[in-house]
Order: sequence, then C-alpha cells, then structure tokens
Amino acid sequence: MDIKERLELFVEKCKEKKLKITPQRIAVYEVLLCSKEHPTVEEIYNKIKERYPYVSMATVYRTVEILESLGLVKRVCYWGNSTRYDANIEEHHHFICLKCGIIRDIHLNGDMYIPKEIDGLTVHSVAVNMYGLCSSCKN
Amino acid sequence: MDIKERLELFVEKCKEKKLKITPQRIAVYEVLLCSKEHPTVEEIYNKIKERYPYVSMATVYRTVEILESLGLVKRVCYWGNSTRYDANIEEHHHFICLKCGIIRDIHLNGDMYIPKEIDGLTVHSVAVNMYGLCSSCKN
DNA sequence: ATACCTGCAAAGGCTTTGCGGTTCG
DNA sequence: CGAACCGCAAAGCCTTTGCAGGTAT
Repeated sequence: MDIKERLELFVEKCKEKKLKITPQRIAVYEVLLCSKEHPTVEEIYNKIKERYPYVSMATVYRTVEILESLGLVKRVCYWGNSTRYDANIEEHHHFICLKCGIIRDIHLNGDMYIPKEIDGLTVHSVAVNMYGLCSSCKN
Repeated sequence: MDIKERLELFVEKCKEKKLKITPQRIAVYEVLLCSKEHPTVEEIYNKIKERYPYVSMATVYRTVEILESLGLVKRVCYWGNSTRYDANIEEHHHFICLKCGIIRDIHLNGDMYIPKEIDGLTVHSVAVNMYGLCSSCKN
C-alpha cells in the first residue's frame, strides 16, 4: 500500500469513528509515512513546524495516540528516553545500534520462529529487538 | 547460582571497580534477586524502606544504574511508564499481559530461533516481548 | 450550529543532579 | 584520612491536561 492509499485509509477510519480530519493530523501521519527513522514526537513536531509553524507539541502527542489506537502506527519499545513511532505496521522487527541508537527494520520471514502459543497463553503480537553495532559504528 | 553467590559476585565486582559496598547497595540487589516481578525503582524503594526507613529514591536510582553497568541486572524494555529491572540475566524473554501489565518470564530453548547475524550485522543480544492476555485476564 | 479540535501554558510523572554531611576502606 | 557515597531538595526531561478560542462537518 502506498502513501496516498494509506492516507485515504486514515480518512476512512476517521470518518468511521467521527474523528475530524485536520491538516495537523494529516501532517503527522504523512511525516510518519515518509520516515524510516522511527521518529520521536519531537522529531515529528520539528518536521511539521517547517510547514505549519504554529503547530503545538500537544497536538502531535494527541495525534500519535489516535493513530496508534486506529492501528495505523506502532510504538517502538526500547530503552531510549522518548517513545518512537513507526508507520510500518507489517510484522517486522528492529535492530538497534548500541552506540549510536539508530533503529533498522529487520524482516526475518522464515529465518526466525516464535511460537504463537506458550504455556497455554496466546501470543497476540511479538516485538523483537536485536542489539548490536551498526555498520558505521563497527569501525 | 544462588542468591548468596550472586551477592558475593557483586562484592567482587565492586572491589574490582573500586566501588564501595554499602548496606543500601546490598539491599537493592537483594530485593531484585528475591523478586520475580521485575520491579520498578519505586517498588524496590518501598521494599527497602521497610528495613532502612531513611533510604532515598536517588540512591536506588544510582544503584540500579551501577548494577546494570556491572552486568548484574537488565532493564526490561516495554511500553510502561517506568523502567523495570530484572536480576535474572540468563537468556530469557517476556510475556506481557495487555490488560494487567504483569510480566512473565519465558524460557523458549529450542522452540524459538533467532539468527545471530543479520545482513552482516552481529547481534549481541536479543529482547523478545510477547504480548497477550495472562490466564487471569483471559476470563 | 455544534461538537470536536487546536495552541498555549500549567501541571504531572519519572529520573537525574548538586550539595553538604556521612561512611567505607 | 580521603575518596566515594548518602539523603535531601531542586531541577530536568517527557508527556498529559485544562481551558478559551477556532475549525470541520
């Protein structure tokens, strides 16, 4: 699904839930869709500010929360100070550099196997974080 | 390795690094060693307070940081508000209940396979978080 | 028209830091 | 004795919330 289709899906979902479609909301989702860097709220805010100088951090916080509740973005859970967001919602995992902190998407397909049931508990979703040094920091 | 041996190891490591062995530090590590609940700093603090009423939160924060840097405890990375700590440093993973937030240790052994090398990047460690409903919340 | 949303500023958590007094080695 | 540590309080982030004015439907 490309960016335009995803934005349309967002509009659809907003209509369903009687949420209003505002330029700020579109802008937040657009930044996330165009970024592969798993940005923080502050990074999203700074990007949006270029075009909408009066946008507020609170709006960005409120919007990522909505996007998450609609299932359009995911939090990247890791031990950094601030939460990061990812508009790629296909099953994939993350490689995090222990030195510079960069997060790279990892698609493992058949190379990895994680059971969907453990001790009688059903696993709804899995987050795999791999830690190591990225190619730049390795040298 | 039992609790007593682990405490001795801690003392050893402190001597190596010229860190002082204080009752507060022992108490923090002891609480972590005796707990399977992956406590937050505040929870550790409350436990210690029973025996050392004048202990301060700052000391607990400073101590878990030392323990982490010595490789004796690990942060449990998840999307809760506060960081949790785990004195179990053997390779294992976590099942987190989406409703009540309880964290259960998972030992998968051969049931799960995660490659140690990806796209030429070496994986030093892996954190797997599985999300679902615990047996209590399922009902 | 009105329900919802925004920006601002203030408040709320969790965590870190600076300082004077204390303790371990 | 001296370096390292502790408790306290203040300061620092990141995030959430309340409110008055503005916007989408």
